[in-house]
Amino acid sequence: MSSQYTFTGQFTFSIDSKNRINIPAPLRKQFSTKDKKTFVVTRGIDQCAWIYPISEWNFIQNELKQLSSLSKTNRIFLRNHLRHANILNFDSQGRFVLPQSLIDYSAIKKDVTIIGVLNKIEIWNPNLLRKIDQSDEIDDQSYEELSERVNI
Amino acid sequence: MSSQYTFTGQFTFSIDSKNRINIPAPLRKQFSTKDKKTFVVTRGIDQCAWIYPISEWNFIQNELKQLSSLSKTNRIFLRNHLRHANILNFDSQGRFVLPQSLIDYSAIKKDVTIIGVLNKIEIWNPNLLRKIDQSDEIDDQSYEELSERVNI
DNA sequence: TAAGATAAGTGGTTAATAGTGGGTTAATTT
DNA sequence: AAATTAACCCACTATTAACCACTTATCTTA
Repeated sequence: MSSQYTFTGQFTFSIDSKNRINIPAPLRKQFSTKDKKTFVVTRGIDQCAWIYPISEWNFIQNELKQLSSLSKTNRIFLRNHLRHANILNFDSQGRFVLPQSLIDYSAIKKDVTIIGVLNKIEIWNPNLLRKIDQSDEIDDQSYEELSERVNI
Repeated sequence: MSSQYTFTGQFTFSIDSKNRINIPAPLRKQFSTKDKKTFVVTRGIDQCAWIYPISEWNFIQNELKQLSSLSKTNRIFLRNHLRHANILNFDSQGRFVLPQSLIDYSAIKKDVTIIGVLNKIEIWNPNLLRKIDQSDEIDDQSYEELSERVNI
């Protein structure tokens, strides 16, 4: 079953002295009544933070629950993906405080770029995103492979 | 049936002169009314201590009962996993005393890192966890295998 | 198009909670 | 009975989360 969320767009906001970040209204409005104000922030695979609405996260979690901790690979994988996951709520203004560990990981200073990527939201240091933008080209071969799976 | 528990996140606390450790509030809040304040601490497979809410532990115990003691592997496995299991309660402040044998096994000194891993909580010596973090890389082959089972 | 109204983004203050330390009594153990 | 351990209580401090307030932007409607 695919996600109900379709986050898109890019926004540049600032993080305040109390490490609070505002979720852009167009993204915030998508949060379903079920998910209300609850979501999970965690490490992205790239150098950014990922935000999943709680129902999206629960879906991922159910898959992780199938993995037995008797396997070493599973243990490492589970540990490293779960320990950076923080369950949070945003306040009455629509903000949340980004945990210090994720600020460090994402090298966030004063400004943040917030982008919607379908079922998740990414929080970036604007400079890092710009750098990635230039270096992370997709080669022709990879585009060919993608073309067999996605029709746009 | 899968677990009701979804422990996540990482916290750094200290162990006091009476060997008491505080369970972080976000994790403690998840304990169901059924489990109240009762849980099991035991040896982790890695060099840490594992905490299971009592209902989780009972579930695991039922699985262990399926293993025949005619198999040598089973005998060793059962013995090592059961003899270090302590049934404990946390006090009115939400703390518990970590048994000396587990302090030794986990090489815990002053500080502890507590992490949520779905149905269990892990207690680590912060330095050991950091070391594991760097050395326990998951190789590409294992990632490929995981990707067929988990979609994140 | 101008003015009012509504919503969005930002900043700070206060009140509640969480983490830590220690002491006292009750329960076990030897 | 003494000693050790476990449960309970009280207290201090720092952090966090809830609350209030202001400014800027966007939308609506005359």
